[in-house]
Amino acid sequence: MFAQFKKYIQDKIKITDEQFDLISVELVSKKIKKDTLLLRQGDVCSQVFFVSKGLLRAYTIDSFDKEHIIQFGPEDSWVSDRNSFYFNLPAMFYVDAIEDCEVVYINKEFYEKAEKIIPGFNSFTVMILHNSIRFMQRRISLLLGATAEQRYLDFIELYPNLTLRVPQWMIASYLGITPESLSRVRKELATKNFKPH
Amino acid sequence: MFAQFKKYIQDKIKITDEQFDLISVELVSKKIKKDTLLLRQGDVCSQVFFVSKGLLRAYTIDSFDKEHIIQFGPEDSWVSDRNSFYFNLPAMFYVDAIEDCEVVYINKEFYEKAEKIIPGFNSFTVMILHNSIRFMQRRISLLLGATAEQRYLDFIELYPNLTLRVPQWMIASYLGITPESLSRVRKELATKNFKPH
DNA sequence: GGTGCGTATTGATGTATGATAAGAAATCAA
DNA sequence: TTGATTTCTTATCATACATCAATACGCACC
Repeated sequence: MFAQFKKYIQDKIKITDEQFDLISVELVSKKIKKDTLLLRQGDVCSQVFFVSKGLLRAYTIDSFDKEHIIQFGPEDSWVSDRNSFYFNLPAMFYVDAIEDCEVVYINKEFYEKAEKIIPGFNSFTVMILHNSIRFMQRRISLLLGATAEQRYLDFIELYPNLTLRVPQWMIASYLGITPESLSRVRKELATKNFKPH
Repeated sequence: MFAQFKKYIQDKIKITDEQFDLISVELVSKKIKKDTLLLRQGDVCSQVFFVSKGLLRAYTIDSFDKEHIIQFGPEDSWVSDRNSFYFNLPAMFYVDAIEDCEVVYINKEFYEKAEKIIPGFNSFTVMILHNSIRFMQRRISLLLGATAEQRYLDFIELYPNLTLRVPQWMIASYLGITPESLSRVRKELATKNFKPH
């Protein structure tokens, strides 16, 4: 049930099977149908999602009712509004499923228990947070300084397999441009003889 | 020497004076002249900077040689390329001083020692990281979905006192627009009878 | 096989912001 | 105080991307 999660975590930190059994009591794994909403903007986000199968997305809706995708969450990734989760504040994001998923719901009790039982678990958390920071740093840099084309190329590099799994209008939303613009960027690249694969 | 830093940290976490003395051995406080470079893009960032006085900035330079300000660091704030610091990777950012500063240089040994000596210090680190994530989340949302004017208003709200301390071209750089555009935005707002203070 | 609905493309046109340039204002240095 | 340098404003023109609209494509569903 938590096989994928267990594998992921044991790959990064030393945890015995017994320790894992102890903390996994707090975990819930759910099968999520495509299009299911897991978190609503304004609600307090009371768990972190680990995607063991499928694809989640986190997005905002702005004052013009437009969606903006903050993050894609394919297999082995973490999705959450961490600010909301940690500080118990209203979430800025929606989270829903782009594909049928298997998602591990991780609550605060899990973290507390894990920190008690497993030496160095806190360091693991710190590492995960730094990973998240890395992605956000890069995103901000690109949004400030790169053209739509550069951002698209970066996206392909970062998520090579997602370009096939995700509809283009969502990629456009992630890049901060319209689907029409993305279509033009792709056409441009095609004439330059660029091949994504 | 570390009075400001000590005050800041004791305000957030229980640390005795004795404990602080023990860990402060690893700290260095420096007076930094305006315009001094503290971190260069491409170098590995080997410390986190705590600003006890003055104002730092972190910025990138893009492929067109343009600067983009990632973060302002006024008193009581943390400035670093955390990705570089944590993973020992080349830094994406430059960091320099906008004003004469007093800066506490915090290295990895400090963190290691503090984690050993002070129970819960790791939680403090996690809190600081979440703060950083909050700012970045907000930044990304705004860059994706808000107009230059909206972003400027948000900036004023977030850093009310910085609007006076920082030259406008830097604010423009932070917002991701040109100084000329910011000038226009301000003119627009003035006609709408908006007053920053 | 048709009918619909979401998705992608393409074209015409609009707009926010960028680029360039010049002058005014502020700041700094001698 | 004066001159030099930086910063801010204003104007004109350029451009990347948005908007709107039409069409084509794909795929599910009856």
